[in-house]
Amino acid sequence: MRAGLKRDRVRDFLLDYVADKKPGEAIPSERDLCKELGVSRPTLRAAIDDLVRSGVLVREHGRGTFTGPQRVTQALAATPSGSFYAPPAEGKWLSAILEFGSSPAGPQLTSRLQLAPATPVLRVVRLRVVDDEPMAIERLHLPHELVPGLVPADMETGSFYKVLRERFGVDVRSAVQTIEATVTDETEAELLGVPEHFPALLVERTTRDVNQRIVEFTRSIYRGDRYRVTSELYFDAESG
Amino acid sequence: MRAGLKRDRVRDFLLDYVADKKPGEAIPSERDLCKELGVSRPTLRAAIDDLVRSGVLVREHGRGTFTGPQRVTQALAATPSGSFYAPPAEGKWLSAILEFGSSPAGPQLTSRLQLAPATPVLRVVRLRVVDDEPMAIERLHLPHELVPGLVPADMETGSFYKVLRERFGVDVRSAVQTIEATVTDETEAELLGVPEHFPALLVERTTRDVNQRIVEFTRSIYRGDRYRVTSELYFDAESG
DNA sequence: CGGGTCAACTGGTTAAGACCACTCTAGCGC
DNA sequence: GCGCTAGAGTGGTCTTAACCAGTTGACCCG
Repeated sequence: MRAGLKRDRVRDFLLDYVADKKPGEAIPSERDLCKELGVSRPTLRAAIDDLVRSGVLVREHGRGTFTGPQRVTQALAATPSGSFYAPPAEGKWLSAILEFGSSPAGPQLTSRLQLAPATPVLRVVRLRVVDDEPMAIERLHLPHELVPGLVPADMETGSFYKVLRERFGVDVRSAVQTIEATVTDETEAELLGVPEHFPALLVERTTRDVNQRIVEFTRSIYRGDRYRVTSELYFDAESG
Repeated sequence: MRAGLKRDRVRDFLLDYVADKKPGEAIPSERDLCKELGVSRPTLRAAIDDLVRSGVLVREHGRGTFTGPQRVTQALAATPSGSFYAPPAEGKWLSAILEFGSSPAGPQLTSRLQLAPATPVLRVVRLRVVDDEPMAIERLHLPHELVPGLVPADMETGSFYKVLRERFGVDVRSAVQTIEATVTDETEAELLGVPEHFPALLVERTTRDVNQRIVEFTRSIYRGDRYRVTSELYFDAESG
C-alpha cells in the first residue's frame, strides 16, 4: 500500500507474477485480474500498457495476453557479453574511480533527480575497463542520503545494484534510458584511448526503485567501436 | 470518421496544431481541448500520452503542456505513434528515392535475408526528409518476389509497412535491430546536409512477418543531432 | 509596502460501465 | 464426417464523473 499509485502496484504484481513464467505463457484475462486485484479495468490496462511497451508482455486481440519472448533485462544487451546495467558475471570488469564526492544538487540535477537544489548529491565518475581496455566513462549522480557510508571500493568491482539492494535496501526496479550518437571530446578521448572526435554512444539513464523514488541519474560515454545496442521489436496490427 | 480511432484523430490534430509552434510553447489545457474537440478527457490524454512518449509534447504538473524540444525522440518499443517506422510527425514525412532496382542477392545479403545467392533482391535507397530537412538515409533490401509491381512512388509517402500489408499481404510482425554510433562519410554528410565526420546512429534492422519469413534488411544512417532512442526497462528481482 | 494565504487554475489518477472487434470452439445441420 | 454458424471469451475504445496534487497569482492582513 505504501507504494502509492495503484497502477504501479499492479505493475509490480504482474512483474512478480511473470517472473517464473516461460516466454509465451498466458496471463489471466483482464477482467479476472481486475476482480483479483480489486482495481478497475482502465487502471489494470494502464499497468499492462507499461509492460507491453517495455516488452514484458504481448497482447493478442481476441486471444489473451502473454509473457514476452525474452527477459527485459536482456533486451538491450551490449555486445561484450553483458547488459548496459549488469556487468558480466565473469568478473573481468573493473572500474577505476576517477572522482568520488558529495556536493549540492544544483539546478541541472534538481530536475533530473527531483530533489531540492541544496540536497547533497554523490557524484561518481568511473572508467570501466575490460581486459585492460577502457570501454566507457560513467558519471553517476545519486542522492547521498540513499547511500550513507558508501566508499569508492564498493564501486570498483561487482554489481553496484547488488550493493544498493543488500547494503542500503534500495531495490532498483525500472529505468528510462535515452541513447544518442556523439563523438568524444579531448578528455574522453584520452581516457578511452581513442582519437578525439571518435564515434561514441551517449547514454542517459534515470533509475527508480520499487517505490518510484529516483535512485540515480547516470550519463555515460561508450566507445562506439565496442558497443552496440540490440533490441527486438514487436508490432501490433496497426503499426506503420 | 474515416481515420477510425478518435485517439488517432486527436493526435493528428495536435500534431498539426504543434507544427507551427516554437519549442516550449504552451498548448491549451486538457479540459479546453476536450470541449473543442468533443472528446472525453481520457481519450484526449491518451493522444497526448503518445505525443509525450515520442517527445513532441512535454507535460508539467500544475503548469500546463508544452511543445517539446527540437530533437526527434524515438521509442525503442514499437508504439502506434512512435515506432522507428512511423515517427511522430507522421504526415510531414517525405522520402526522396535515390536508388530503386533489382539485382541478385550476392554473398552479403544471402545471409542477411537468408536467400539463395541468385535470388533477385530489390534495393532501395531513400533520403527521409521532414520539413525540407534531411533526417536519415535508408538502404532497404527485400526479396523482390515479395513485392511484385512495387514502384518508387509507393515509398515516397505514407507507411511502407501499410503498403506491404494491404497490397502484398505481407504482415510485418517483429524486427531485430542493432544501433551503433558512427560518423558520416563524405557522401552521407552531403545528403544529410551536415559536416563530414558528424555524429550519427547506424541502425541495422531485420524484419520478419507473422510466418517468421524475413521481409527486409535495412541499414540506416540517422542524423545524431536529430535522433535519440528512448527505452523503458523493468528489472526483475534478480537483475544485478 | 511586504508577506502569507487561499482560490482557481493546471495536469494526475481512478472508477464503473457500455459497446466494438477479434478469436476460438462447441454444436448444429447437412 | 464435414462445414458452417452462433456464442462465449478475449482485448480495444470511449464516455461520464469524481477527486488528488502541484502551481500561480490575486487579495487581504499586518
